[in-house]
Amino acid sequence: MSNREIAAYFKTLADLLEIKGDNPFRIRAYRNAARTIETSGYDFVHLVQEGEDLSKLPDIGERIAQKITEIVTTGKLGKLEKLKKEFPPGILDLLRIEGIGPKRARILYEALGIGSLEDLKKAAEAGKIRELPGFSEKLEAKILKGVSLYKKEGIRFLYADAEPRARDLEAYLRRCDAIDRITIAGSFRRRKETVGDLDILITSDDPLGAMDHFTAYPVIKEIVSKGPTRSTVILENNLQVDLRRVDNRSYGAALHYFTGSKAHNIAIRKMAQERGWKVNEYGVYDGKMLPIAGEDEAGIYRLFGMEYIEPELREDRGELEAAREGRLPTLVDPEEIRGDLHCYSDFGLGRDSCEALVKKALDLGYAYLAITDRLDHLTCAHGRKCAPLEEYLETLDTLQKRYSDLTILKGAEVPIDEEGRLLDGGAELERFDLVIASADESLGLDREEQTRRHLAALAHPAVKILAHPSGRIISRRNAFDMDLRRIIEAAVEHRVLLEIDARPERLDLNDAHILQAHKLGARFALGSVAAGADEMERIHYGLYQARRGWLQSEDLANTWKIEHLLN
DNA sequence: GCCGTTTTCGGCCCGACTGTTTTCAGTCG
Repeated sequence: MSNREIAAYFKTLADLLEIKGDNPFRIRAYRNAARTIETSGYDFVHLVQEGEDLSKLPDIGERIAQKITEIVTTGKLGKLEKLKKEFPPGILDLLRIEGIGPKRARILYEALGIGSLEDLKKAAEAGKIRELPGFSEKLEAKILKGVSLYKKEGIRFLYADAEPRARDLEAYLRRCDAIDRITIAGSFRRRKETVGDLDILITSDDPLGAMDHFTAYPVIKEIVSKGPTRSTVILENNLQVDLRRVDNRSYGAALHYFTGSKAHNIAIRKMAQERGWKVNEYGVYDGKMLPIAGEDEAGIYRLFGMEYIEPELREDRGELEAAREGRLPTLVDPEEIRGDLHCYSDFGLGRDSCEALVKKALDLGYAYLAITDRLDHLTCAHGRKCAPLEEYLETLDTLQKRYSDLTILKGAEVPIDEEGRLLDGGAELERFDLVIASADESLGLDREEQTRRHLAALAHPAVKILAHPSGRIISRRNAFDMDLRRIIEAAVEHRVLLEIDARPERLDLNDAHILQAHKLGARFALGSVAAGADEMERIHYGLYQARRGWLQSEDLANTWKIEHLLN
């Protein structure tokens, strides 16, 4: 069971209790706990099995700790089962409709017995909804529209997919005379692996002109709301964009506020509260509501006696304490990358020749490059007719002689079988400078088998990197069901680097796992896993996640000098 | 239901937009 699945119990519990009209603070407590479970990076199944005291974690107390244990050991939560019986199962879908929150969902259910989107559509079409208290003809029409636009759960965009849209819109806004400063804030600025919407901050002396320009952006599908301070639109690809306008004197506060994360902001506001101050998007105010900070972001942190916190760290995962104590990491910088440690040539899955990859590496200013075609593609494994292994190694040797400015590491990615053996196809692994073990198949193994398989592979003396360790593909495939903590510990013991696979749909390990693995003493290796020279540049997506995982250059093998790396 | 550098009780982040119940609740971020 994944952390996300455990967290879902608490989210559902919170939603249902909210419809029921339960104590809002208890509801918030469940949501806070869900966030901790999802973002802390601890493996909660592992914690429960080891009998760890969960209530030490933030926002998890005695009662929620018990509930987590119940979920992990029985797969059920009694309180939730009971609550579910009080409502039709489809009622939670109503909350996903724009304009319907818990209060209106409850009214719809109690007055008209509406318990699904189907019911909702029929009632709206029959004109029954406009009669209800708190509803109107206009809202009824909005709801009907909302049903047809029903968004499936949690549509989020891969960072890499949102990036070009964001840059295009930013360029469009820059062409407007009424707009002065522009920053794309939100999870985009924090470089989160997926972004739910874009939050764009501007300054302007002509707010209406600025908003008019914004809502005239050609690829807008719908204008959700429009005001002098905030406007919201939906683009044709369903990406939501919020534009916020503030005065220059509030820019820092607004930037901080709209960069988030929500949890980070709440933590800051609580700190303000303790001092009798108040924080909002316009500034920090003292007890007399006089502004004491807000023009620039760093000034806000300074006011609280903290170092500046990089956006990637703002998740309330300990960064505020670290900033107060002056022990924030110096995050690894793109300039520090000296090489790529995972890519494919046309000997295997790649499109480009080894030489094309070498030239690209030189273009990128690298000192080394590991070309790591899959060994089963280089040998006769899987009934392939050719065995280009010798040619592969010779090619790399020849290239090395021709390009002396770049150290070429002769690499191989070797699949792990169900028992944890390396499928080396009979090749001698000593002939390679770098062996990457990867578990791509056998997703169906149970937790113990999957864990054992990985532990066996990590114990193999030739293995230096464990590829995409969790195995997840964002919004397509869950992580392996395995005890990741034990695997991390084994990697530390055997001095195996944990990969950060930079493919935008992988980003594996993810930020939370990186953070936890780092605490356990792990070291990491970035790989673009490029199948062509053009894809080598995407290594920066992996670097962003490394930064979100608090990594410094010493933690990331790609920043090491070649002598250190080889050692 | 969580939490505590006064507190084990009594708090719990803050504001914009919408629609209209013409003074604010509901929703949303």
